Order: sequence, then C-alpha cells, then structure tokens
Amino acid sequence: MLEQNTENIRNKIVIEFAKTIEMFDLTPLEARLFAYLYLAEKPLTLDEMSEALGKSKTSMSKSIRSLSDLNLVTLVWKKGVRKDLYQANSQLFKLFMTSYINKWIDATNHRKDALDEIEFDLEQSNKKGITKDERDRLRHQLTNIIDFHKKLDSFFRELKQ
Amino acid sequence: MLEQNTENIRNKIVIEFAKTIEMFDLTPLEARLFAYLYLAEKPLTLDEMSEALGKSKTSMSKSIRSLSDLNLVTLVWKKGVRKDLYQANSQLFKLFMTSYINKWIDATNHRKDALDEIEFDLEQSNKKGITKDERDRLRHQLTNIIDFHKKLDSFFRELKQ
DNA sequence: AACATTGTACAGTTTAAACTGTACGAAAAA
DNA sequence: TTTTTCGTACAGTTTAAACTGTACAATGTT
Repeated sequence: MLEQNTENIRNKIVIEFAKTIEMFDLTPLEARLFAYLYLAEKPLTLDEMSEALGKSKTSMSKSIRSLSDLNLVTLVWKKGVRKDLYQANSQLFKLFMTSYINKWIDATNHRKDALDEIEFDLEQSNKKGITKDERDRLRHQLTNIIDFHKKLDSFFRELKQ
Repeated sequence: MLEQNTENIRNKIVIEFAKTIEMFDLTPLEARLFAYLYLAEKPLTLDEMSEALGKSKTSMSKSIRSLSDLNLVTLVWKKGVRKDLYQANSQLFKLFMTSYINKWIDATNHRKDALDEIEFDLEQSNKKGITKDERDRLRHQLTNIIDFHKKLDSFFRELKQ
C-alpha cells in the first residue's frame, strides 16, 4: 500500500511531464513513454515498456524508434541480454530544444524553397496579360510570406548558438 | 484560362503557406483559412470562405473563431453589410511569434504548478518508510524535470522582449 | 542443423478527431 | 409584430489516426 503510493506519484509525474513533452510535437504515447523511461531506475526492454504502459509491443517498437530518431533515448548494451535495452537521455532542455529547433529550420527551409519556386512561376505569368490588381496583390503578399519565412529561419538559426 | 493560372498560383501559395502555419499548432483547416484570407483582396464573409475552401459554414465559423482568439484575424465593419467580414492581420512574424510564445509560457506554468504539487506530495510520503532507492531516484528526477520547466519558462520569457 | 527468441512490417480493427446538416436564438428588415 | 437572415450549438456521420495481432526475417541458442 505504501509501495503503491510511490507508484501513484510516479504516474502523476509521468502524466504531467508527458503533457509538456507533447508540446515538442511528440505523440501522446511517445511522450508518455519518454517520461516513463526518464523515471525508470534502469534501461528497459520493449516487453517491460509494453507491460508498464499497457500498450502492444508493436506500439512500443514504433514509439521508441521515433524517440531514438530524435536522439531522445539511447540503446544500451548489456552482455548476456539479448533484448534491446533503452534509456532516456538526460539533458532535457538541451535535448528537446536542439531537436525542436532543427525541426523548425528544416521545415521552414522546405517551405521557402517551394515558395521561391512559386514566385518564379508568378514572374513568368507576368508577361502575359492577366488581371493586374489581383496579380500585383498576389506578388506583394507572396513577398511578405517569403520574408516571413526568412525571419523564421534566421530566428531559429540564432537560437542554435 | 489565364485567369485560372493566377488561381492555380494562389492555391499553390495557400498550400505551402498553410504548412508553415500548421507548425504553430493550428489545425490544417485553420491554417488553410488564414493563408487564404491573407491572400484575399478584401475581407470575406463566412459564406465566401465556405465556398472558397469547400467546407461547411459551421466549420468556417469554428475556425475563424479560433483564429480570432489567437488574434490572427480581425472582424471588420462595413456599413450596409450585415454579415461578419474577416480579414487576416498583417504582421506575420510578430503575430505568430507572440501568440506561440504565450502559449508556451502558459502551458509550461500549468505543468510546473502541477509538478510542484506532486513534489510536495512526495516530501510528505518521505516521512513514512518506503523503498529508499526508488524514492530517492524519483525525487532526484522530479527535481530535474521541474528544473527543465523553469528553464523553458525563462527561455520563452526572454524571447518576449 | 534445427529450434527459439527478438524486433518490425503489414493488414485489419478500434478509437478519436474533423466535419456536416439541422435547428435555434438573436438581431435586422419588412 | 411578423418575417427573414445571420452565426453558432449540438448530434450524428464521415474521415483519419492510433493501435493491435499475426507473420516473418534476422539473429542467437541448443
């Protein structure tokens, strides 16, 4: 009963911590899994995670892979143990920030490339006669949108330092 | 046909721009709506938006309300017109950043309050005899998690300047 | 070599979110 | 006042995402 008490507290922490982690664009399950791993005493196997969170092993496999891709968890080797053991990485702020900032920079650049392409198309179509007001408005706003993306990009790049 | 050409370009812009907007935690439809409004020549009614995006009026009503709550669009008054007219606000970077940063600060504080509460519970349970190692580990990690939230909070507060 | 165990791909199912249509209160028009 | 028109609440439906169970390839064990 006292034992269950710490389990209760552990669960409460997991729930709250997971909510914050979700804000970094992780799914609820990924967030819950990371939070649980972070509180665990030792590296866990897929089966242990599955048991602890009450989700299928397949789910755990996919979730842990996502976390691993984001460099949030680490695969640990222990001799004599065949199963994969995972543990949460520890520098929370640094980990989540860098992964998040990189995501933004990445996405922003993709968008900007696409928008530059469209701007080019628009310049081409200029040479033919089209409704002038509408086209000018479009060009003007497109410039603003591209400028917006430039600002986003440099903003997140500066954060990287 | 040439007319359709600018419409094509407009749609392309909407699609790409919307992807960026979604990153600020807006739903795909909200993002698409804002992007469309931003390119529009004039303030639009719910019916016009509904027609343009091919979605129901109810959807538009809900989406525009969300955008309005985030201060991303403005209700415009025009005499003689009964219907609500909405237009996109123009300072893209400032608008999205402030709304996003506020969201983070807000959420982070809620989490931290909840975690402080849990920390208190944990201190209470200390006085009874429980598995020592497990409890100490929990206390230690909880401290780290709360510290993480403090860092997040001050990070976003500094961005506000 | 035969067998057992592990992680993951895939198809199918369940669950949650997005979206729609009808209905209704509020405000303007007749 | 009666009638029309607007925005939105709500219940029901559709669509998308999350999740599971089975099967299989890869690796380790006997």
